[in-house]
Amino acid sequence: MDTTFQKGLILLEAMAHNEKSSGVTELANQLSLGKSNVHRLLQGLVQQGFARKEPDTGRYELTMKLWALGAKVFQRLDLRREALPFMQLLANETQETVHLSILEGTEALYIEKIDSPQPVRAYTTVGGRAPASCVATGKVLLAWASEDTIAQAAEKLHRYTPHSIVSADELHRQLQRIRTIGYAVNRGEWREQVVGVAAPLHDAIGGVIGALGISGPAERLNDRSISDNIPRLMELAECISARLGYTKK
Amino acid sequence: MDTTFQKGLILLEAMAHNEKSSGVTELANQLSLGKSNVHRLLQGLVQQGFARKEPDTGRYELTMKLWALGAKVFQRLDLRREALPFMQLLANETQETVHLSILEGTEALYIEKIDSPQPVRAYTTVGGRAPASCVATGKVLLAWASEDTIAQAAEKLHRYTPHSIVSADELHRQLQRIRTIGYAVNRGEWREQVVGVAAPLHDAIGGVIGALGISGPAERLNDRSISDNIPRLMELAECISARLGYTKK
DNA sequence: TATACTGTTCCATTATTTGGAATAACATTA
DNA sequence: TAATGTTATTCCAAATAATGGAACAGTATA
Repeated sequence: MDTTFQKGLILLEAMAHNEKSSGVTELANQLSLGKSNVHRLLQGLVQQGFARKEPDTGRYELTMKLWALGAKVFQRLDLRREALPFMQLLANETQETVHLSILEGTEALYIEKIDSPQPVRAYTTVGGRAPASCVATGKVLLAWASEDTIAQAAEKLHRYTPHSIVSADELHRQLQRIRTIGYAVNRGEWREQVVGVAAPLHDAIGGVIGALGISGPAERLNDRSISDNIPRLMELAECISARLGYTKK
Repeated sequence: MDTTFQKGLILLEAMAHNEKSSGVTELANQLSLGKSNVHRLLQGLVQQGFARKEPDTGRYELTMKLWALGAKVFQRLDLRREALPFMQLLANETQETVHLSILEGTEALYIEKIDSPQPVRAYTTVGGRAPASCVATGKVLLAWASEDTIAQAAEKLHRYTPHSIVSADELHRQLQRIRTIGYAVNRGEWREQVVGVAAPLHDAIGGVIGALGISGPAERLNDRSISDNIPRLMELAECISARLGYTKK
């Protein structure tokens, strides 16, 4: 069913992930497709302005069209615009890296961040993803997600580090607790030395549409330091929710 | 030749441009395609994670995947990172909107901007485009582009406003002058009431890879005000070029 | 209840993709 | 300069997948 289109999309994705420009045979091997097949797909991308052929090397690279379209989609989110000033505040006060995430499938998608000024920083990039069950913002998003989504996440648990949640029971227990206390903590469950805390962001209808979090190296963000930061984190998260039209019940 | 793929890409683009979610028939009419055709393409987008079906309305909307992939492509550009602090400076000093553009085809693509704090502002969005021959940053980019690109732009001249360049001769004459004086001016050639000035940004090899510009309403940015701002604009543009490894010959 | 929209499925016809092999265009090396 | 190992690109008959009209289903509207 429309296999050509799907192959093309997979090609597009592969090119976006490859660091530099891509050769035809290179892509063909990478995706286990025929050379002529890849070549024809590339012609399509070029004709539609998504890729261009480097005149010197004969290799292909993506243009900024993909980015421009992505930016269009992105613009529809007021979330980022409203959150940014408060993220700045939080960053200044905590001196740690601040993240803004939304849920996509069972992954937390980082849609904005402000890097810590300190030398040892987090590792994420805007546009990057992490399994929702393994990071603080992700757990918050999951805690208020549909039963269905939670079930999906529970099926994909994996021991990324010794601290990762690997049992569905444990996941459900933690999510329940997060709903009660209103925030989530991650202690090295995704990257061993990275710790984070996050709080939910509500929209006008009350649903959780995003999560605000801070994260940093385990040495700096110990239990004490986490506790110290939680009140302010939650306060600012509530400010953002308020700007999005949320009125606490 | 791979028509399915091309239709799919066109569909993707249409969905990105539509402000909100899109219905099947709506898209079918918009693109003059059959309903079943569009429906099947949408299935492909959904399967690859580029779109999702709204459970309540049955309509389709793009996910953030497009944006995430775009962000990947975008990250490869150091230009934006290096330019940003200088753009901030320029914005503070001039109190006008500051743009950073690159050339894509014969269009200027805005990859960053800082809005003027003044009530009457420019109209552009990051990710947006304008015909290169009609805006200041675009003219700069065109002035140092290949003969080929200039020729392409010369073929697409169009009277967007009474001040737009419409003759190839006039375009060549202006580009020649821009190469001489080192900056470009646009007086209402794209949007009637909007005026701009721009200067080139060079990379380590010396090629022009971007343009830095300021723009604002014609009433504020009169001839006098433009002249006043040019020295500082060029100075900061040179600072950025320097950070990119450019050493003035 | 009837009407007019949606999105979705079906399927024989038709047009397209496919992939291996030949070719062309380069670099790199002898 | 010639030979060699790379690329990207073109070709074409066989195989397959896309097409689009019509029927269906679900939902809001009059």
